[in-house]
Amino acid sequence: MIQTSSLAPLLKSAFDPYFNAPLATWIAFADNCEHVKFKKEEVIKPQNTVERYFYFIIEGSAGIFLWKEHNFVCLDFAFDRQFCSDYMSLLTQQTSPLQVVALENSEMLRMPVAQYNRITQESMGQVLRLVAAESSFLSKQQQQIELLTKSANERYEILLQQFPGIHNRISQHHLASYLGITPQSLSRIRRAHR
Amino acid sequence: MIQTSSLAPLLKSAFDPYFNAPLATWIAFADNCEHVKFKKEEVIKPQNTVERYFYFIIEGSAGIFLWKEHNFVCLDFAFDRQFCSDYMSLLTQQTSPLQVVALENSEMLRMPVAQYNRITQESMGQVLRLVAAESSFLSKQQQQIELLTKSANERYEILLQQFPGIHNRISQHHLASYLGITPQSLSRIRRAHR
DNA sequence: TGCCCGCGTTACCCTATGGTAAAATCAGCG
DNA sequence: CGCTGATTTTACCATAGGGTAACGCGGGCA
Repeated sequence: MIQTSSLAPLLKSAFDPYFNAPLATWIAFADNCEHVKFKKEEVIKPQNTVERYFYFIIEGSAGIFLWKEHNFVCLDFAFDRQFCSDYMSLLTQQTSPLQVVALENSEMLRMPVAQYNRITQESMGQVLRLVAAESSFLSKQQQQIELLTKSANERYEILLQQFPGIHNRISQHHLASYLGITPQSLSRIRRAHR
Repeated sequence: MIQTSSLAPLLKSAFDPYFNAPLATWIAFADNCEHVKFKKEEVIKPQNTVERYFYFIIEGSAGIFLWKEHNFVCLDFAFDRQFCSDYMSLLTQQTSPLQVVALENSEMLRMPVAQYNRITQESMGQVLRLVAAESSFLSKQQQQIELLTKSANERYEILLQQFPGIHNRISQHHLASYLGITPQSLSRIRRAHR
C-alpha cells in the first residue's frame, strides 16, 4: 500500500501552475486522502446520488456523464493530474443526475467532502477551492463557446489539440457523445480527416 | 446623483440567498462602487479588451456576446440584480473575445477590478468571490447540458421558464443566437408554439 | 396622414447530422 | 490460430436547422 503522503509532490506539481503552496501543505493534504483504484468503465459516482468525495486522478481518466434518452452523453473528460468529481453535486451536496465513470483503469486520490469543507476554510484550502471553481467555470465557458460557434468537425479538432492522443485512450462513442454527435457522424468526420 | 450606499439594501437582498452579510458590509461595498447608466445596445466592454469592472445590474439587462463569422452570438443574459461582467476576462485580466452589451436602458453599479481584488481578500469578499465563481460554474454547466441534450425547441421553452417575459424584453435575433439557431428558425419554433 | 425602416415572418431549397441496419475490422480468448 | 463479441465503418434515407430572399407589419417621423 502506497503512503498517500508520497503523492504530495505530484499534487504540488499539478497545482503549482495555479498557486504556490509548500510541499508540507500538500503532505498534510494527502494525509487526508485515500488512495483508490477503479477499473475501466467502473462507476465512481452513480447518477442521482450525492458526491461524497473530492477526487484527484493520479493516473488514468474519467468522464462526467448524463443520461439522455437511450445512452449517456459525456459532459467532460479528466485525465492524469486533474480533478474529477461531480463538482455540481460536491458543491451543492444535493443529488445530481451526473454520473462519474472511470474510462481506463485508474488510480485516484480522494478526500471526503467533510474534510474538503474543513480544509477549504483554512487559507491554502480557500485558494484551492477558489481555483477549482474559477478554472471549472473557465473551461465550461470554453465548452459552451465551442458548442455554439463551431461545427462538430471543428470541435473534434479542438478536442484532439486539447488532449493529444485522446482518440487512443477513449472509445469513439464517448468522444462522439462529448461532441454532441453520434458515433456514425464521428466516423464520417474521421474519414474526411484522412 | 444617487448615493451608491443607498443601494446597499438591494445588494444585500440580491446576495442574501447565497450568504449572509450585515447591511453595513454592503454599504461599505457600495461605497467602492460607481453608479453608471447605459443605453440600449450600448457596448459596456468591447471584444478583445480587458474587463476592468465587476458589474451589478440595478435595473435593466445585459448580454455577453461573441463574434462569429458575420454576427454576435449571445452566451448569456443577465437581468436586474444579477452580476454581468465579462467574468472570464475579469478573472484572468487578459483580453477576451467576449463583448458585454446593454440590452435595455440600464442602471448598474460597478467596482474597479483593483478594489474587487482587494475586497476579495477580506473575509466577506472571499465568500462573495467564491459564490460568484461557483454559481457561474453551475449555470454554465446547466447551459452546456441543455446544448448537448435538448433540441432548440426545448431550449427555447427552458429559456422562457428561466426568464419569464424575456421575449418581451430581448430582441429575437439575440434570443436566437443564444439558443444557437437563426432568427428564422426561432420564428418557426414560435409559430409552432401557437 | 403617409412614408420609411427595422424587425419578424414565410417560403424555398440546401447541408449537417440523426436513425437504422448491415458490413468490416479488431481484440480477447480458447 | 481462428472464433466470438464489441467497436467502428459504411450505406441509405429522414429531419432539424441554415441561407437567401421576399414579404408584411408596426412605429417613428416628416
